[in-house]
Amino acid sequence: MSKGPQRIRGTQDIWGEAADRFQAVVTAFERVRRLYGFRRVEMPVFEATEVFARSIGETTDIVSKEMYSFEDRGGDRLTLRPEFTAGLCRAYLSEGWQQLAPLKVATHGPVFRYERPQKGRYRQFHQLDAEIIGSEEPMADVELLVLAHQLLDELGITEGVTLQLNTLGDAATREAWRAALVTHFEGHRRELSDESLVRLAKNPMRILDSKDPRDRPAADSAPDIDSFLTPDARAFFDKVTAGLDAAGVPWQRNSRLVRGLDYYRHTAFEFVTDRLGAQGAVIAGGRYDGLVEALGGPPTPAVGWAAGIERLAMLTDPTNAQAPEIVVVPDQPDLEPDASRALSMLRKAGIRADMAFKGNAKRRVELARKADADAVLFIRHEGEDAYGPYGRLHLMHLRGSDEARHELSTRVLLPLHREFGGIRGR
RNA sequence: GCGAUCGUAGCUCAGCUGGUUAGAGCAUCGGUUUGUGGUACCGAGGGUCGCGGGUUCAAGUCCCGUCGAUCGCCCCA
Repeated sequence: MSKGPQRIRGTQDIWGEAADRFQAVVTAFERVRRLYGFRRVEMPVFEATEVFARSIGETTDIVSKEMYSFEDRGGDRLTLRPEFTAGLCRAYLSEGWQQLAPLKVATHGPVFRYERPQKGRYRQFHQLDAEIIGSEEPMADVELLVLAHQLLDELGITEGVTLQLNTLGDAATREAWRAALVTHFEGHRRELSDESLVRLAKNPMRILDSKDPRDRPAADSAPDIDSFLTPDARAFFDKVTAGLDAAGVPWQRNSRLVRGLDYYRHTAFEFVTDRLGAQGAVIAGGRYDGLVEALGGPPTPAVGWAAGIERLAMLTDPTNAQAPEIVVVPDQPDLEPDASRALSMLRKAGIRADMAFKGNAKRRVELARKADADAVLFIRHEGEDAYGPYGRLHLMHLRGSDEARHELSTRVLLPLHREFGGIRGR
């Protein structure tokens, strides 16, 4: 073990292929959000603690234990963003974005949560985020879900990922359902786990998605929200599902899918996989009509989702590493400047080319093979051998079909032949 | 906050029931050999066996603590 500074718990140094996958996720997201007309926004990494505390609820464990909060030199209480939504709502209010409603925005970047790391869960991780603020229409929910589905499709990971959908109803629905759940679980007190007894007092809906097998009978027999839905809430959910069907997005009703916080209304959804250990959700979101109000703004309907970039990246196939097409090797040390010149010309011509910083020709060829290059371009002095005189370039192909080799030779020769003459390869 | 498992060279790991100077592969560096050339050969550097106690004639190996990692629980914005 080397001493010296170590990586902070829950942070990651993303490198090489994993970094390529990460970037592929971001690139796909940027492409798709443009297709759907979501404006790009860049948000601060920290906000006044109040922004998150008020939106999430002052008393919850989240605020008291799971945020990176600190006091700056001026004595202000600040918090590293644990999500994008609250900050976006703050900007919606403080920057006059209300005039832009309905506002479709997308962003991505690091977020911070002070939690125990486990598979697919870090203290600094990265999210994609898409929100529609200021629309109460179910079509807004549909648009976000279709966007999410197209993103997964473009990443090639719709296989094994299912959209689970539920409704939490409007305020009246939610109230009635919650009361019915409390009554139900009170009647099954002695079957519940200790943890669920705590949930019963603090957050009874959470018993529904408990993983503890002891809770399942009571949770599975609990009343569904459906019989409590007001006509409006029912109509809203029907429009969402009809919109998904029309767009060809497959979904599954999960009547046990709930949200921890009170500001959620109507639509709740998660795109879920079983390939990421205990952390199954890759995209999660819903309608949060109560949030802007909690921040002190006017009642404002809004819906959105966030996705973990690392988790999505873990599901994608390895991207082909961009191995160099050409590795340039000077045959003799005095040819180094010529090799540098050729290298630069190849790169300007758009060819992925590389060259070792040092080493003899043999060593460099070994490195070229390890780098999985398509071909090695030797730079040498003019000379003559048993086959006759030869020029300054020699291209040695390491892979590829005859056609591919020929095509590469042509592309390499084009930018070089004026200065270096022709290629004689074998 | 809780639990399980793990912690030996830069990386991946061997080290049997505790027994002499702690090993391999890869990587790094040096050299040999070879026809413009792949995986060949020789050699070198690099480890207070996470850290701290304890048991023992003797601990990488057993016990306790501590720190860290992984996975899970809680929580999940």
